[in-house]
Amino acid sequence: MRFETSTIKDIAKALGLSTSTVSRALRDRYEISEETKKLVLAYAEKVNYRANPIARSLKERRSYSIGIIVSEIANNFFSQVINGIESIAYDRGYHVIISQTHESYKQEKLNVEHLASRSIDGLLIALSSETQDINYLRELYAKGLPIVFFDRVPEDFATHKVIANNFKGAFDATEHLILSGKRTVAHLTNSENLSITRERLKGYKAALAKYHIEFKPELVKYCQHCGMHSEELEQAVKELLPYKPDGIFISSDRLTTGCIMALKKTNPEIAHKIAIAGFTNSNLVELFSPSLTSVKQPAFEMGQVATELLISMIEAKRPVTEFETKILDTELVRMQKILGNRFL
Amino acid sequence: MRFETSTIKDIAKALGLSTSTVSRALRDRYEISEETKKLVLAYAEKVNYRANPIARSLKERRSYSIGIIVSEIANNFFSQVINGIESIAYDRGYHVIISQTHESYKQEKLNVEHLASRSIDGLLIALSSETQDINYLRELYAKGLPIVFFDRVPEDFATHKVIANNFKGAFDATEHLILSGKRTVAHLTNSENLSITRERLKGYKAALAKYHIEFKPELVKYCQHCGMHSEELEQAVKELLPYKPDGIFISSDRLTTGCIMALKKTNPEIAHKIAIAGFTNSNLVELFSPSLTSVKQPAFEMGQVATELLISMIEAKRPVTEFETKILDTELVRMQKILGNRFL
DNA sequence: AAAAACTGTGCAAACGTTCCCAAAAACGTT
DNA sequence: AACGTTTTTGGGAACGTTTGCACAGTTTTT
Repeated sequence: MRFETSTIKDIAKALGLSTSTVSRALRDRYEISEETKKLVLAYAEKVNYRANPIARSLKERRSYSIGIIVSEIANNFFSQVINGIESIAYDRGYHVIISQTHESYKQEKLNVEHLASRSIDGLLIALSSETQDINYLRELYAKGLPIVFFDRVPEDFATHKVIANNFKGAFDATEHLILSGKRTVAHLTNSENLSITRERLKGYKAALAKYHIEFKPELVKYCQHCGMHSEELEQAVKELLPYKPDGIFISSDRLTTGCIMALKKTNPEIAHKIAIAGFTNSNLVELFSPSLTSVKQPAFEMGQVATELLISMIEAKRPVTEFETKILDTELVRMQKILGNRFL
Repeated sequence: MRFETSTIKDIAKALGLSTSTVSRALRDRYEISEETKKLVLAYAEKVNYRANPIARSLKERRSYSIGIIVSEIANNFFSQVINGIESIAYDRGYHVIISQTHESYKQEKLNVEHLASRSIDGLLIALSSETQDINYLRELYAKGLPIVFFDRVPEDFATHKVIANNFKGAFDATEHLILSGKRTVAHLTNSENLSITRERLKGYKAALAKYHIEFKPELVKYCQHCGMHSEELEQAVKELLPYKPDGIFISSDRLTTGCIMALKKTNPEIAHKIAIAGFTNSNLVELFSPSLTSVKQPAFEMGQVATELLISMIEAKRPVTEFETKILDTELVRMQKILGNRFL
């Protein structure tokens, strides 16, 4: 059961021209008479000709497709990034292939290699929380695959990167908690492997320092699985409670929602007494109970910027050697501004 | 800047064989001596040979890719369906290309045609709420493109379909509201174009009938944009309130969350007095305030089943003429079971 | 009026596969 | 040793494009 369309050959035959002439007319390049061009275009329109992208790809040795690696599409931050990526990619004639790691290094490597073997023209990637060894990416990069990192980026990889201002976002959230009177502000965060974890920790520390609050390591809990394993998260929350935090700054989308759930499940009586400020791009945050202050990342824009950088690398005539790290500002959405808190 | 790999030709040259022999050894088909095969495989392994999928696609006239059309990936129901699709597709050697309609017919048509021109081997689609004319799909189908519908399906299109038991889900949710003492149960739903809207309305009516409650058309409100336009949704909620509903059965994920938001925004004083039961696959439902009873669809499984059906069509030797409509059961997750309601 | 330059077109190769067909090699039978 | 049969291999076309090169026809230059 196959699906047939007309080809350049069919058009050439029907019009008594050569395939090269037809190709030229269609691509609108090289010298060709206005007349023939019109003739060809009219006929192509009539038979609803669609160039076969596979043949084109084979000839041009590129696929006009971009690979995307994220941990989870069922995560608002990443789905917004993907929307940003698509908005640029489709305009520029690329389509995207999305792969999920579910925070597994093994899965990430498998997916990247699968995409590379599918001859993608470039890769946009946010590393999984497990990832420590990125040599497989270096190899692909060395072979000529353009790569742009976003959100979770490695430190020592010379290519374009796009991140949020994690330091400032963390600082703002922590400061907000302090300014609303909290003195024991804990920090719940992701795997130490991740760049975002380190940067956000710095922001947290800086805010404490500004208000002369001592930094206590025992108030910082890491979740290796980024909230994918609820037991791990519950354990972390449980370990935090004996220190009686009155505020928690949480470092990621999934941890933020997961932590509120864990609190409600294990310690409902204190859940609404602890103020929470966390990174999250969930658009449902207004419905949450207990409510929280959220740090929103410019996810859509991050996707756009990363895609523009990637396409510039793909289409560069000569190897790119100057790389940028773009840092986008986060936005603090304060609890007070969120509707519905009167219910608490 | 291009990215090079070894080809069958390189292997043939290096080993002093012909490309046909190498191809045969690699594909493990046709007669070939054990010895040569081993030799070729060992060498291929050594140089890390990866068949060029584009060349293969051109030759075999298929791309090993499946197109997916959904309204929004930032919707838990759809992202779970996509996970189900991927779980099967990757196992069977296909990759997937995801497109979003954002509930626009124009966008849907554009995306489908773009995918078709990218030579996908088959299409999995949940129609947009605006879609009324599916002739463009009929044309593609007639040309030989296998199509399987899921969730939002057309009535008069002879192909495989996979849906949830919308009637029963709606019945259960409405019955639940009635059994918890509600007597004025309104119904907030999607565009009338959608199959799911009609089926869920029937379930709602059946539950009312069972308990001898009169059906009142004014208690049913349709949202053409499925909650994508918050003004429309707010307007619908506003129009419902004068009838003093004590319960609302809501027909979709986005409407459910949107309605709670609208209630909290416009009528906070009554928001928590109205019981809500709605279709939603959000995993954050436990955090919501006011809380709600939810009808969960087996989204992951729906994706799996749809993909299996699609691949069976793609790989069928002869045109398929017997079609199935698979109906999967929903699950009612009652408010009482949800943690955290003690906060209300 | 011849030479030079330009314009429009066609031929054919190439991209990396798969697979039909034929040729060659290996083996068995008389 | 000659033949037939089977197994293994190679040649080459095809998938649908793009594009360098050559060539014919036209226009411009000298």
